[in-house]
Amino acid sequence: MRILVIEDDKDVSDYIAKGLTEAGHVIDQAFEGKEGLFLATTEQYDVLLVDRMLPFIDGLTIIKTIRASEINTPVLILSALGDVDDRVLGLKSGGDDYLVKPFAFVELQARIDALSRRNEKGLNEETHLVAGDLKLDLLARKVSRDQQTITLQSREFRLLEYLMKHKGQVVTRTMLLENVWDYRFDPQTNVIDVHISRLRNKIDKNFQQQLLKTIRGSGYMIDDEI
Amino acid sequence: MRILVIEDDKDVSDYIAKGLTEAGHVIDQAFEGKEGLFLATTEQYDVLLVDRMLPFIDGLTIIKTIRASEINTPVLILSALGDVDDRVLGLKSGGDDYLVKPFAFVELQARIDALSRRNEKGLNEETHLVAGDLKLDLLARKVSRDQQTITLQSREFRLLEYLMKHKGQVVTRTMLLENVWDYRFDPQTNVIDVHISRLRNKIDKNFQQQLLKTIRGSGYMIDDEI
DNA sequence: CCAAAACATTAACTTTTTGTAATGAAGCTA
DNA sequence: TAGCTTCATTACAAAAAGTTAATGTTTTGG
Repeated sequence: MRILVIEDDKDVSDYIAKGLTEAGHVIDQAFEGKEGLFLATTEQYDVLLVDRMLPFIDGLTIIKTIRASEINTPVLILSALGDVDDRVLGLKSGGDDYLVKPFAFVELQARIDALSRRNEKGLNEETHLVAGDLKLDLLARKVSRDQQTITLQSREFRLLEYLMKHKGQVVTRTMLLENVWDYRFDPQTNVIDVHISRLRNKIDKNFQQQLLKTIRGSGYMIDDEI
Repeated sequence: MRILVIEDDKDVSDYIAKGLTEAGHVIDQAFEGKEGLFLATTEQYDVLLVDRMLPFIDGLTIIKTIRASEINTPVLILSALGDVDDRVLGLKSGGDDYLVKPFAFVELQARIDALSRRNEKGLNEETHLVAGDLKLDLLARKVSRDQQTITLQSREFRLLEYLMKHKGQVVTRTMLLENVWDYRFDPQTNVIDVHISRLRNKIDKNFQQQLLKTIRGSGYMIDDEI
């Protein structure tokens, strides 16, 4: 994880940097506000640790500024000012958490983990579906398997999306008719069979592992377990 | 904002509920673990407030359980146990923040805001585009204006998506040809004009404010500023 | 105020996508 | 293993979407 520490007290900063580096993170240090703001806006970090009182630009101003530039990296404020009002002000300025100095290193680490945990989820989980080496990007509407791009028609995409969202579960024909075709009745045709066949041609043909399985008598299933 | 308070001390719970209701939130209360877990998993909340010590199921177990069911609602732990180790344990169990009782109400409110702020971004920002009352859901591929659903063809959708991503900026014909049509040359036709026309019919006709503007001599622009 | 340029609209045409139906293969059961 | 059922594939037809071209409208500068 990439972390930026903006803290003017070199001892404190080094202490934090040392501990976090040992925990496997990559640390950048800024010892005054201007440099911190520059790094925060030009580089890409997973978490920012910001001291409140800094030379030139103070911590809260940095936070407000980066938030105004639509950078939503989680910020953990470090401060000797531990009053309720100070904490509230810090959070209101756009900070995500507030830790009062002196602090225990384990708590710092736990809070960093909590912040980054939150950030990582959300994004990928919502927009990407994966089964084996088959990947589906819901935002870009792109499908790939083992690096290769696959182009699907929109109905094929919806079909695969539904199957992937129910990975490991049997999906019945009725479920497909309702959710992919918006039919509330049985059209008495083999639309599904045809589209499954076309989908197989695109995603499973030419590959070792067959991800789209037929569950005879029930329906179909996307399954990446063996 | 919908908030669930899981807290066995009725006085504390009511105090929180009262304050948050006054702040404009909708509050559900659970006075013991089982009920809390049930509500947290069956209902949809923006933030969960969880007391650590609860009858039947303790707070940390609730958090672990809902996290295991892939519910990523931010959790703020409330607890009388304020040691570093307690706080670290709370955060490691899947909590997002930890507030020690007794606390100041303003701080509770600030922390709730910080948590929900984080959650709303990330998700919405990536998947929703908005201009005035026109909304575009990139994940569901749905468009609506002023409650009404609008159905767009895929090229129309891509066109609008591109325009919305550049809201407030002029988008030239060349940009559109490159990014919506994947043409690297000028097709010498009026494809764009035709699609702009169709798009206007769907998103601007029947509405007061015209969002899709012509910038004569340059291109087009989606703009919601008057 | 007229004409040229830029943009808008409409209708016909082409291509792509989706759905149907017929036929063939594979499982299951008696 | 015969016969039934379920699923797979193919070729074709229908529908939808996208594109072109022709015509109409607005804007702007002389």
